[in-house]
Amino acid sequence: MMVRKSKGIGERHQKILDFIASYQREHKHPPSIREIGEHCDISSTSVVNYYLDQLEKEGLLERDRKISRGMRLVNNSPLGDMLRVPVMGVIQAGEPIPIPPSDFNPFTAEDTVDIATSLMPTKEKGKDLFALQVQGDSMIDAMINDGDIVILKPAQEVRNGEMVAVWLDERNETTLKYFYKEKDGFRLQPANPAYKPIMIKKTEPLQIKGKVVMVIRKMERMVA
Amino acid sequence: MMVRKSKGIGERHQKILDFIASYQREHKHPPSIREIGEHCDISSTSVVNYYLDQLEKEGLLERDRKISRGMRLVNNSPLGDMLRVPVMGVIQAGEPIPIPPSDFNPFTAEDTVDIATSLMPTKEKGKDLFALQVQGDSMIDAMINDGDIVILKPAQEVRNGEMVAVWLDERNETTLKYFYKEKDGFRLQPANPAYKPIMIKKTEPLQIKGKVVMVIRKMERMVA
DNA sequence: ATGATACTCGAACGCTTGTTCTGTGTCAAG
DNA sequence: CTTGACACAGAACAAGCGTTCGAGTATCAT
Repeated sequence: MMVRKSKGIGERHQKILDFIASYQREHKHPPSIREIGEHCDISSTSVVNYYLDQLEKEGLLERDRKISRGMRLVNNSPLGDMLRVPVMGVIQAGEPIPIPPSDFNPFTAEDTVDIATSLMPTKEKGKDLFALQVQGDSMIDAMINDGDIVILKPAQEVRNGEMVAVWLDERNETTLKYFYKEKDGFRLQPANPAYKPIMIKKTEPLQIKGKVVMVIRKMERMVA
Repeated sequence: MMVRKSKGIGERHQKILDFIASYQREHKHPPSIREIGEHCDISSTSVVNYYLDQLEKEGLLERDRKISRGMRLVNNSPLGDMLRVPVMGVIQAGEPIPIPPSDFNPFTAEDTVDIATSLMPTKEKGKDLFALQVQGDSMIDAMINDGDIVILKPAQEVRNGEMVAVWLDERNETTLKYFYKEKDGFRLQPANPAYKPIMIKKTEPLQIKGKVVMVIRKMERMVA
């Protein structure tokens, strides 16, 4: 007989994990203990429970005891753990950024992007995130291309070095720049060193619309 | 009493849909009929079942009868429809690209990224996608920064204008360039017009490792 | 040999949960 | 007013499902 002697994960553990993932993907809900047993050639529910307990101790699984099908994979992100971020519109030099209404429901929005929470940087899992599609090449000095999707977080506090979407009154446009606080105001630094920074005096109004937490670029289209 | 007279979706239907989505996001499994009733102020399980039936007829919900918590939203993409792409390593000038072994299991990989299928460009839903983390600034002329994650598709055929990962024998390095077929060979065009293209003669060997279908940049880190 | 450990089975128990049936009040059409 | 569709409530039933317990087998160290 095959023996494991409690050293880590065995073949049967893996088979169960794979089945749970597969079942969850197909049915959108976890399997029952008995279903796991059937598909993994385990005749007794207690044995499945036995393995499930071990997987839970290994930290690979979470269980809601007493709840039917109350299990979930916790490995990395068990599929299904993603944020629906509304695409509020386009960001373009000379145009203001549209602001999401308070009653906005991302689930009924026509334009949304789904972002896996595992990809979100510093646990920006707040629901107030929003996305903008970049239009034009005006942000090319910030390594952001035409058509890119930027995920933004409404700015409450901005730290030095973060990329922010700002409304520049003097230029009458919205752009993405790196933000730095200086002694006599603020410095908005393009990512490309070849471009000069924009200095904002303390007296001038500075509207920070949000800070960029992620950039997504799809490469399907042609390039001239 | 509030009456609806069977015209589409009512307030209570919406409340139930929202609760299911919310519950699913939090618990990773659907709620029970009784749980729906409690959180939607419905005292009878039969009434919940009554609404669930209607939602199913509207095509907004699917149900596995007789199965506990056997329901799923079918709206757009009810959370959970994403691809797990293995991160094979880093791409770096002077280093070869690691190739995924055939028995590679993305579910047990230590390093993966989850991409919503709704974000994938031209239905590149093949499971042979892989990801690389860019190291260094060598690809900065392709608008790809240090730390970016590029999603690649193994190249079988490459069309003009697509960005590909190529191994340059003469330079002994791997880079990302736009690909063009010319009369006497191939032209590898940097995204930045300030840089000159690299011409490859037909006689020279050209190893295309894959073409880029997506770029993801997290913005958590500081910038000098 | 002997005990400990790992693993497996089967069955019974009891809570969870979906289903169904009866009944009530409202409202519009006939 | 009667009728019927509609929106509910409550209770009871049956199946689904997690849990627990007793017992059996194989491997290994002592």
